[in-house]
Amino acid sequence: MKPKRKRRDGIQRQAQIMEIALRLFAAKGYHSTSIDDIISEAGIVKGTFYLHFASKHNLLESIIDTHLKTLIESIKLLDISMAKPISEVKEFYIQITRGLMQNEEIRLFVKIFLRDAFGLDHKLLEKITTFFHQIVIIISNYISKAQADGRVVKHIDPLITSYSIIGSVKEVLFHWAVLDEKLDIDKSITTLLDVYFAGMLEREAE
Amino acid sequence: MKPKRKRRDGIQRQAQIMEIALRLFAAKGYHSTSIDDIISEAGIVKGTFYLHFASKHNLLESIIDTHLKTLIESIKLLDISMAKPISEVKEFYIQITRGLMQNEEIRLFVKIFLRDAFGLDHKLLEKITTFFHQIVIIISNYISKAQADGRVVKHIDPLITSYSIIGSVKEVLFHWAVLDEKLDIDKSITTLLDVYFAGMLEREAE
Amino acid sequence: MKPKRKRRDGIQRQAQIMEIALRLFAAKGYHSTSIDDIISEAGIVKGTFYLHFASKHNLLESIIDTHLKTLIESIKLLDISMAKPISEVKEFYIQITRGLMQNEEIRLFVKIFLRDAFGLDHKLLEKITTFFHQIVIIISNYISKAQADGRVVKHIDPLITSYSIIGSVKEVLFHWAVLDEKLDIDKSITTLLDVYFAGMLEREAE
Amino acid sequence: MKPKRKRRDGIQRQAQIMEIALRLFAAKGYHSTSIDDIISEAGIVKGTFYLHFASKHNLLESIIDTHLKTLIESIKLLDISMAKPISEVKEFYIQITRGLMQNEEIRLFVKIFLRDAFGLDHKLLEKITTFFHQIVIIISNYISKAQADGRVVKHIDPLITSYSIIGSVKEVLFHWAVLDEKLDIDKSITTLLDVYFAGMLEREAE
DNA sequence: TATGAATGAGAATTCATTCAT
DNA sequence: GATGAATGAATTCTCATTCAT
Repeated sequence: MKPKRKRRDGIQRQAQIMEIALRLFAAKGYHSTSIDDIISEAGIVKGTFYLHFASKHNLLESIIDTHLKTLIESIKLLDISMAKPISEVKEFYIQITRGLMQNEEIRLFVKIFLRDAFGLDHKLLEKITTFFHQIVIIISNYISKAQADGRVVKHIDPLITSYSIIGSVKEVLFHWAVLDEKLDIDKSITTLLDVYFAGMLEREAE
Repeated sequence: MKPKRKRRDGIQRQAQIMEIALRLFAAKGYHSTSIDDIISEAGIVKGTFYLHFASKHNLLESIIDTHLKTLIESIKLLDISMAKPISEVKEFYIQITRGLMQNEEIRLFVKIFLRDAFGLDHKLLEKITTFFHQIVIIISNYISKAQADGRVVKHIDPLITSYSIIGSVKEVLFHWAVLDEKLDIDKSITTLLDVYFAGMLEREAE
Repeated sequence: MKPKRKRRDGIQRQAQIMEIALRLFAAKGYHSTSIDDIISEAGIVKGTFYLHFASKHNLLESIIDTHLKTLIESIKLLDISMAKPISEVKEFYIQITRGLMQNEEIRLFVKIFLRDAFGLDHKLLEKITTFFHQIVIIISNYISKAQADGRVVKHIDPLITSYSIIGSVKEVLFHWAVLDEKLDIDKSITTLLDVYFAGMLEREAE
Repeated sequence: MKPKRKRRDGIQRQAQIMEIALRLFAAKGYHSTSIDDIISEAGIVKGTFYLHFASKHNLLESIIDTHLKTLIESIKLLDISMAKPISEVKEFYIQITRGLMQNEEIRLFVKIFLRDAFGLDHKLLEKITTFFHQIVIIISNYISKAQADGRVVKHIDPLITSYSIIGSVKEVLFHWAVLDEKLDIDKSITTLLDVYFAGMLEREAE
């Protein structure tokens, strides 16, 4: 008796494979996850995999493209928020962060991409670098504008400051997504905003 | 005529292999660098490699151990500096950073370790995590103490702030070591210190 | 023009590889037979081999499992025969021995396992030891029972006698399977049975 | 400071290496023991090893030659004993067996040679086969002579009977040397002699 | 769409042996 | 006699990809 062929809609199967691969890449890393791992989890065979994806690399690319889109949507919100007063901004960040972090797939994706991104080829590295660069530009522009408006001190370099902010966020995400530590979102965002906006030093008595 | 055997002192050869591997790992990543790549660069054969290192992984470990030692020395200086006034600290950081960054091997090592570290096994990941954790603890303790002394505002969380600082530094290093961007050390350090100590916001007129 | 892919049913190929390996292991020993030897004989490439067997060791295990099963079937017959009168037993042994010995694969298998068995790992050694132990137990029980019935002299140790019998059989098999000497089955079995049952000594005149 | 060279008399060193190799071969098998294992145990380096033995194989050969000589001496005693009455023979066997078995090196050698002998090359296999063949011939001749004298029944085949005896002895030795089981020498020899001489069957009442 | 046997180019590792010092 | 760095062929195993059915 031949094994039954489980026919599925192409898109459905593709989504299924991507979801499984996302989990496996996050758990073991891209290099340590083999096609065999993926197909055996998916209950399909080699041939079927290559029916849907041209290569393992192409699968990763698809995953990155898909989830990067979600994140890029979030950045747009970020951009809009920049005009608002600080107290509102804080609340706003907490809301969207909470939204993203409830999404398990996002966590897995962040994990892959903080973990494996840089062992990968130039093309993918560029996609990710570009994504972060967009954020850096948004932040940097905001800082420059705020400097012009006199709301932000003029002697700090907007670009370096932006990198610094991105780095801080990545690090906190890293502890959450990769090292699986608990993350107190409210406290984390509050602390980062407080430090960046007001600094650590006690104001001297006037 | 066969090429002669090039005899060397064992330690010398070991150092040579490590140096070549450091360069290759930094350039192509650990996984994408084969033993063949290393030995052909070193002008030796497989057997010679395994005479000096038990495995590819052991080679990486040796590299990490060696360079981590240098970095750990730098942390100790960091710890000492914590007691000094800010203006001196700034100058001090600029000095040791400049020292480290003139060392090409350090740059390559930082590259490997910001790039590949997390695709690696538990043992190595732990070594690196431990290293960063030491720094986090130093900074965190410093912040706590400064809060007790009334020099630093009490409402920020020392640990999250420390992660933030580490993240900022990593990110700047990442642009320097991995993305090969130029790094203006003075400006970078000054900016980071200014932002962290005084914040971005313009003090309202008193 | 590349040679075509010779597609086969998985089970067929597996059987083919096992049969070739059996021959090669018997001829050169397990350690001296390389995967390359096997695949070049089979007309396949490395990958194909590992498609069917997880490792060289796993291949050996499969071979041992398969043939041990045949031998274990024979033991069961042995057990049944124990109740019969000696003259019938003799005829019976000759029949099943003749059956086994006409099977070339059995000869090769016996060769491997008298030759290589003890250079192997614990797991396999145990399988084989267990097999022989089963026989020893059957024989030993038989002797004990016969002693109780007064058919066998009481002063001989059943276990040592069983080992002795097994050893005799192994030695004869060794000359047949490993040293490729001709074996006169009738004469061998008759001699062994006569010696063990009646001993070598001439009965003194009564 | 150079490591000191431990000079030794050539013969002494050779004996030391052989003794260590004997132990290692017995413990792990010939194939699984590397030159490195041997030299690190002996506290010498590669070059020194090859100063004393032309190859790993040659080392094994030397070991076999040396110990086979001891065993061959024992066979000669065996030959002489054949003329004596059975009761004396039994005592005699027990004495020489006890002597051999108190010698740890003999046990290790027996282990190697029951375990590895047949995975080896033709030349060594032949040496060992020849050794056993000598014993077989001695026994076989003795049986023939005893048959002519009317002391042994005429219908058993002397050669097959000799193989049977050798096999029994090997098997008992195997349990002692390879499987490390305790061996009750008196009981073993007594049982074997009783079985072979008088058989297992109870004499029917006359 | 689906199957799964077959491919083949590596990859890491082992180890007996050689030889310059 | 002694050292130990160097050799290099051999060996096992991996895995992304292809293709006949």
